[in-house]
Amino acid sequence: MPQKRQKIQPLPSTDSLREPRPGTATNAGEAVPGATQRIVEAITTAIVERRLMPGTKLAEQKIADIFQVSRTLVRQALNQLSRDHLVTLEPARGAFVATPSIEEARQVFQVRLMLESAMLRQLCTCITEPQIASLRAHLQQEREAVARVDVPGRTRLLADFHMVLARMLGNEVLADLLADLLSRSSLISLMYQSSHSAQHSQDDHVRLVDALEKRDARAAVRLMEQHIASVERNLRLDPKSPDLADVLRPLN
Amino acid sequence: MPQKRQKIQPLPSTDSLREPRPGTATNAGEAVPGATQRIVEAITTAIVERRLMPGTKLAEQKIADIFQVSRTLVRQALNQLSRDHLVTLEPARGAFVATPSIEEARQVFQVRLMLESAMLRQLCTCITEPQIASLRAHLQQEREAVARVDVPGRTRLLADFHMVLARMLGNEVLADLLADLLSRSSLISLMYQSSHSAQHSQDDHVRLVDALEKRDARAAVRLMEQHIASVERNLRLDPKSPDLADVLRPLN
DNA sequence: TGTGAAATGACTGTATACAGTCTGGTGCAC
DNA sequence: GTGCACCAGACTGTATACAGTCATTTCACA
Repeated sequence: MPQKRQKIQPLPSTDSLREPRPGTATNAGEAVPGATQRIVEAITTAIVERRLMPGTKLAEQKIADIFQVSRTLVRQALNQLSRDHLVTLEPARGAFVATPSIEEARQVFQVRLMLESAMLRQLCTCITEPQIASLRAHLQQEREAVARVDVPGRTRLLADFHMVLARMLGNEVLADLLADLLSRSSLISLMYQSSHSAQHSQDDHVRLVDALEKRDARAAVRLMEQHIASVERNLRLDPKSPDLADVLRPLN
Repeated sequence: MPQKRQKIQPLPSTDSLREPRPGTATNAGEAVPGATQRIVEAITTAIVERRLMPGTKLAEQKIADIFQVSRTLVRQALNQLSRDHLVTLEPARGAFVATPSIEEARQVFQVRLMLESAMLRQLCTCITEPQIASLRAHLQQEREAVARVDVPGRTRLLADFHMVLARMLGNEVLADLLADLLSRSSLISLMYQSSHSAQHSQDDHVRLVDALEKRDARAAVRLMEQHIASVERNLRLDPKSPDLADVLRPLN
């Protein structure tokens, strides 16, 4: 095995990228993800957990050194990430963590509202008791994460709530689309320093499940509208961060 | 310029891929698309215009020879196309034109219905007179294409109608999502030999614009539901083609 | 003659090499 | 002292080389 294990020096800005378990041999528990997919997931979680700030440059060779692979696989990963709208590729300049504009943010939330409203209307007609029970279980997990101030955990769980709803329709296409929109929403929230409290979101989710249990489509849709509108409204309150981020971008 | 112009022999199954204008030097009219994007567009149109049938193998080297580039760019293009769900990548086997299942088709149409219904409701509240006029102009183009039995043209125009609606909301995110769903719909329609007549679709579009002009959201949504349901219904009538395509796949 | 296993050919997966482009710095001219 | 041009370094874009895998064919043996 001729893997030359060259030392990994502390990188200035992208050192938050690191293999989850570089020691355990070929994590046998899961299906082998392939090197490219591993890089995609590492960068995705790094962005969503705000260890990589918007505008950060993602140099191919540095990432290749970190993951001990060639630039080829890194390029594939960055291409995938650009399709997910998490990084932007500037020709002959490189890859950067995406800095979604306020306009783009507005559009993402508008589409989410369209999709999730329709989703709820449909769910009200076909949701089963066991499904509601599993939603309640998810709400309990959210509550615990909020209580113990587990920021990455609660962020993931609050987004997963929407994914759980989507998957209940058994529509994989819908789930994929929503997953894309949700990761973009995460990036937007962290970029604009959302003042929307996790507790508030959690309360919204509880009320939403209540409406679903009563099969009250009108109420459910109205709650979702208020939920998303509230998240969106709390973004615009501080339009200083985006400019600040833009100004800081060339520094990295 | 050491470009060795090796002869392009008639390929057995992928000869429908050919550069649009290999003679004209660097089409100066448009912005340079980049080699990868050119390949993506060529394959996309070849699939949508049903010159490449579902299940066809897309060998990297053959495509590279056709476009006079290296496999690197072809691989990038195939990766993009797989993200568009137009080709499927089987590990260590190669790329094939996608063969969407009936279940996937059902899901695509369901999501389209969700998105386009919400779209219409919104449009009824904000559409302007000039926009309705441009819709009428588009309908006229459709009518002419149907009349002259211009199959590729009418297919494109009938799909573009939905894109025109999406773009009228000024929401680029929505437009991108719908573009993906529409190209998948095209693939589905040709794969299952849709018996849905172009004339029927065209009539539906006319009625839809009428409802939009009257700002009648209920009618518009109902028409869209009927339109998509009718397209979907006509697919299931002949569930023999998919099996046939599956059987033929190993032959190519 | 039919079945199975090994070999061969073609193709994909990954790494590396080379060319082109952008960025940052230095020095000269004004 | 300021501004512009030129140069060096680093990085991205593309091509090519090599290794690994899959499919097919052929040959041996029952």
